Amino acid sequence: MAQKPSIPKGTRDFSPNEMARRNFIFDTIKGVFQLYGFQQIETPAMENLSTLMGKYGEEGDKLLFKILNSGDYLAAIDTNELAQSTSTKLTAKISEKGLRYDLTVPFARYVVQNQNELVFPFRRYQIQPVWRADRPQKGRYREFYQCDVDIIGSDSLLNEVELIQIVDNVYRNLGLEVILKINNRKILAGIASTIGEADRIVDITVAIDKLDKMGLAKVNEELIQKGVSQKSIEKLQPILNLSGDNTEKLNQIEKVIAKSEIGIKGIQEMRTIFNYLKTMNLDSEVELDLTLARGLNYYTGAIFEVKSKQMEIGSITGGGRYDDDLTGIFGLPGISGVGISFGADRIYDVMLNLALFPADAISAAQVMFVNFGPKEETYCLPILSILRKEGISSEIYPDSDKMKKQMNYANRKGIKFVALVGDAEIQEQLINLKNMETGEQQLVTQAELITLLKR
RNA sequence: GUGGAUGUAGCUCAGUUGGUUAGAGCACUGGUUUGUGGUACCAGGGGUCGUGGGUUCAAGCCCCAUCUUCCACCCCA
Repeated sequence: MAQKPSIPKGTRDFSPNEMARRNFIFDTIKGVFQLYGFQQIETPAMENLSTLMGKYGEEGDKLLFKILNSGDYLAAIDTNELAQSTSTKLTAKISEKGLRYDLTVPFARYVVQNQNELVFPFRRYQIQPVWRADRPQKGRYREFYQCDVDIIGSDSLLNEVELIQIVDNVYRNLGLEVILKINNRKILAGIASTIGEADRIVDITVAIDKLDKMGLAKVNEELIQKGVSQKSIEKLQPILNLSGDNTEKLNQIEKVIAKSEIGIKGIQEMRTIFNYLKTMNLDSEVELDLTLARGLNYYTGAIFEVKSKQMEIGSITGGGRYDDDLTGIFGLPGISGVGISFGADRIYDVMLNLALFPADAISAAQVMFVNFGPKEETYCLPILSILRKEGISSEIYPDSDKMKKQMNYANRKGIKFVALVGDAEIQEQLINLKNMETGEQQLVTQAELITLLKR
């Protein structure tokens, strides 16, 4: 019995046309990464759960796809245990591998494992799918690609600046208008300690992150719910109401958090970054956004987020500075890194929505030879070889079907030219070349065919 | 994980207060046209109505469960 085929929730197939467009994005991003001297690595789709767990916060652990152990994964568990165990306890026993959730944590693991072979500061990029057991919705998939660039083994803020330039460069090449928001975890820590809630930094930042989405009143409401005191919330208000350009905002916040050593350090970092940026001619707007928080636990310094100015879809790129926490967990402390991740699937959605893909981002052959029969086939095949040697993508229809069917095939695939070589053409040593867009036909020699198709 | 919508042909969707053999457009196959596609006309194939129960003389339509997709929340690329 034939069952209706389907694919898992939140996953997608990509058709030839979609792949051509996706590759346009990947190639653009890859080109920029290489231009800035980054080298590519790949890591396995699955990691040990011990590598993954606890790196993304409580929420992240829930969103990890876990892989059942091979063989009889229940053999070692007795029935009593099974009956009493919670599912969390049980998964630890029956699953020791999981699909990667992002590329940064596997990268940190890779760096620690290969520390003696790598040349630091290590600049790597990585373009691979990641998986999250999230509930899919607009712009959110369970399998999606991240394009990561990281520099690890250097504290220099020049690295942050490089990443900002990369963002600017990528989006310029893609033709997208974006706004790059930047903030600093140290400033957020400074704010939290200034208002007397140093240990609630996560709750506070998650709440104020929603400022532009829900408004001030709702943010305050959430803070109260999380148990932040009324007094602290009052102290927070001026911070949420900051205005002006980046320099003005920094000056204002500096006064508020002057007593926090870590906060001041964050402000200095931001000033340094903005000073570097002044000398550069960026297309994208770079905005200091003190409400930007980002959920991932491991960020310690600058944090970035990029949003499309042309479409509402959440962030299309994000990242930040992580200090020794990340590699430290794997046994290599004292190494700082900074990186960002481009969300290829969301970029695709934006570009499709705005019809920004170049017309030639399709993958069909440039010319198709109609198949008139065995004799004509034999005559066409050497011509086909020559075209291919010249780098002209070409194909011959495999069966001598009706013309209508063959023409229809070329038309539907978006093949620009059809070559008709039958008895008459063979006699004259010519090729009848038809332009499928204009309908025009002309008889040409082999040499002419090549020059025509090469342009 | 929470809430809301959805599911009928390969695709997009009609389908009356529950009532015979469930329809359309597009796509597909063949023909008008044996060397000319994208436009036109004619004909044809294709559906156990997401799945499993239930109510009823009778269910695509009503009830319950389950799954899918979509939207919002949480969180995130």
